[in-house]
Amino acid sequence: MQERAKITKAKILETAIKLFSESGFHGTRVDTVAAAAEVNKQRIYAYFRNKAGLFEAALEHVFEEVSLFPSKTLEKALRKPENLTPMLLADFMGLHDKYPYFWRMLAWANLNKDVSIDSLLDIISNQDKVIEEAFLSAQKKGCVKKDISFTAYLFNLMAISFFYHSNQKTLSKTFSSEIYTPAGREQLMKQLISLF
Amino acid sequence: MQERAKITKAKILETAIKLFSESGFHGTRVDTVAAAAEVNKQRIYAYFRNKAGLFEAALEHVFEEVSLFPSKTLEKALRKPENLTPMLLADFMGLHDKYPYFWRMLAWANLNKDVSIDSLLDIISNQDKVIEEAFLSAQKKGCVKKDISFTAYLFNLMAISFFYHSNQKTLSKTFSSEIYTPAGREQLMKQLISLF
Amino acid sequence: MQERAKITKAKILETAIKLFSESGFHGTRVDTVAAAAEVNKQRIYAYFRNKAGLFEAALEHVFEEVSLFPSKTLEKALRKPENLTPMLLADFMGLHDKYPYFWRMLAWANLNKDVSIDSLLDIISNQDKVIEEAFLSAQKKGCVKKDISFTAYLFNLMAISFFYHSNQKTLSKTFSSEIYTPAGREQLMKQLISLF
Amino acid sequence: MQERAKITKAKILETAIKLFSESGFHGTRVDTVAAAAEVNKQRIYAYFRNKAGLFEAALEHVFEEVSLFPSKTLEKALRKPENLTPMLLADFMGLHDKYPYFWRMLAWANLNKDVSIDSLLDIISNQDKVIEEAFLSAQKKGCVKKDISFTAYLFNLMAISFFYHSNQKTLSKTFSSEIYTPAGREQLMKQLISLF
DNA sequence: AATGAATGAGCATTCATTCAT
DNA sequence: TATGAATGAATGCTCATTCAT
Repeated sequence: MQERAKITKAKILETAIKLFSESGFHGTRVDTVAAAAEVNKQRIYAYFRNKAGLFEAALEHVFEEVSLFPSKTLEKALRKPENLTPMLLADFMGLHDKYPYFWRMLAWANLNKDVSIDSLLDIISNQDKVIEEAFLSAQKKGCVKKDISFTAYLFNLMAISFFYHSNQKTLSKTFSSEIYTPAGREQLMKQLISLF
Repeated sequence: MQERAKITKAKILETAIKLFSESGFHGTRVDTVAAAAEVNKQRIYAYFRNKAGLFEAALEHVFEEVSLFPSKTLEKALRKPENLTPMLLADFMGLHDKYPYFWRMLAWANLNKDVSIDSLLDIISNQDKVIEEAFLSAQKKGCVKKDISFTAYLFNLMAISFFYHSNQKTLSKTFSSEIYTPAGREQLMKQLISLF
Repeated sequence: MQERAKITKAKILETAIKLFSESGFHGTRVDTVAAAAEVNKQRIYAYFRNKAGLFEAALEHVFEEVSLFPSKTLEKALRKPENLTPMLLADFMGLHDKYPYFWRMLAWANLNKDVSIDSLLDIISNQDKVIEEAFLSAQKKGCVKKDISFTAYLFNLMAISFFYHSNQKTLSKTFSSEIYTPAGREQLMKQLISLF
Repeated sequence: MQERAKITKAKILETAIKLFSESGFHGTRVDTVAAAAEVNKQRIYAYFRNKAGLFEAALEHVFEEVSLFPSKTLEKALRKPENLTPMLLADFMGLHDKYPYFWRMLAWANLNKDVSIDSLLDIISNQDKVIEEAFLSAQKKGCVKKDISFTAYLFNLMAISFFYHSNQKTLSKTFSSEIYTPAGREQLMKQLISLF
């Protein structure tokens, strides 16, 4: 593939991620992607076969980017194990703050029955092992409750950050709008951290 | 409104909930709803104004039904406060099990920027007060950690059950498929309950 | 037909004339007529058979009303024959001013190939004879040019008033907007009258 | 725009003029235009945005064509000023005979409140100045009545030819069918010419 | 006589995708 | 590689008309 083609492809992908994450598969038009990427529509079909292919590529790309999310957190946590939970939670929350494409694409993918996620299999799992080590070390040192497994631990942290972001619209109206103020959010997090 | 009309409207609404929750707003066709409900398409527009109106009505209906979700849990919890957390979590999890329309509609509504949720404002909030009483009582009796607020408590329980269900597709592949076996699920819940 | 029915029918007809003259046959909806007349749609079909029947009835009614347009003009003209032309032209212009339904329905009917106007045959023609008498009398007295027939005379007066009203939108933009000011209009009419 | 596209666009426009002038805006279907032009429906939207845009383009095109209507009349009239009126009237009448789209589109545009005619502003007006010169010259030479302005003069000629054509359907039935025979028409015109 | 409910064909418009250059 | 032109199957929505009470 030529250099020019790579640039075109990258532009398409970037735009697709933005638009798909905003409006989902059915809410996004191929024409819109082409126009927003300032690319001829036909290029999309040349590089990604069809709309579904483009979505899949966008999904994969987002997962890959998240995998690379720099968690220096862990290094620090190994030195200060008592800070593992707050650091990890802050990390997850921050990921969703800075990279909202992720949870949105995740949510769309989970909802859409036509979307296959087979290609995502290996992307995430690797990273978890590093976190697990840190967790076990911290637990051994008494910085995390003893009777909880790593799975449950991570599950809850992920649940908190995902739920917080993905349900903002309804939660802020039906549950409590306070938790979406900076102060309210901090307090909520503190209390949740104290559980572990 | 005549009896016949009521039946027609109800048929439409029921079908709309099913289809919208499955495929979302943009993934669902008005024709499909009409056909599945065995109703003339025009009736949808007569009763719900347009597709958006139908979606909103479906969303509202789902929220109302969930509001009515029978939680005898609470009565029992008042007598056995040490069981509040497991009972409540089981309740939430069970709600999502039995009534998957709810979290799906919730998720679609949160993702779709065009969907207005103003009509949901009052529906949910009432019920929370009853739960709060039970929570405070249990906390006083030492059955729940002291340094956690009701908001954080409820938030976490809701996050757990929502995340568990809404991310099944991706979680089971990238995280841990065990937690979706009956045994794995029970163990996960036990450990999470132990946090509070 | 009962009294109530007559009222209903009259309400429908009145509304139909208003709406058809505004928007034409294809631009007017049966539902709109029913709603504006505050009448059940089915009544329209009961009294006028269908949309085409309603239009025809509206057309006829308008023609009948115009036929009845009070032209005391003529009586006066018989006494002051030198005023026949200004009076007649003022009459025609005034008719269109006060009763715009007429020229609009006339225009729609002329444009629409589906509209039959057979029923209008006898409505208008009678009145012309009275005017003709006045014309001949005035011509004999030298108040109107000798070398013009009644047909041409009347044709021109009708053409002037119809064209003035029916092409206001385009004329005022492409030809001269002055002629639609009160002063401009008066001057135009004076000059045209002087032709005869 | 490619050659192919130009042809397609021209085919659409031509067909649109024919159909819109026949049946008006609301009486013409986009599908019908596409079918009659033997063109894919989508092309209409690609080139004219929507139905209203197509109508506007058709209107504009008709006005432009009429603007170009060859009036060698004027050259002749400058040499034989006594013939200005008959030549001009014959010109106008002939225009409507040969190009009936014009008065029909004009009539539809005037009736339909939704149709914008802003784009017509400059098209027509230029030509009038040439006619005005000829008129003034003829008037100076005593070939046209002295006490009539150019505006009134032109207005009346236009009114005659427009009214004659646009109300044929009703006039021939309610007024006088004779004037639509060749002989009757000629006589009518002669008499009207004699007015000026 | 009057009305709310229902219908099916139709309507303007858009979509994902392919063709031709 | 890149692009404008073209397509046919939808897609949300409306219409004139009829049914049932």
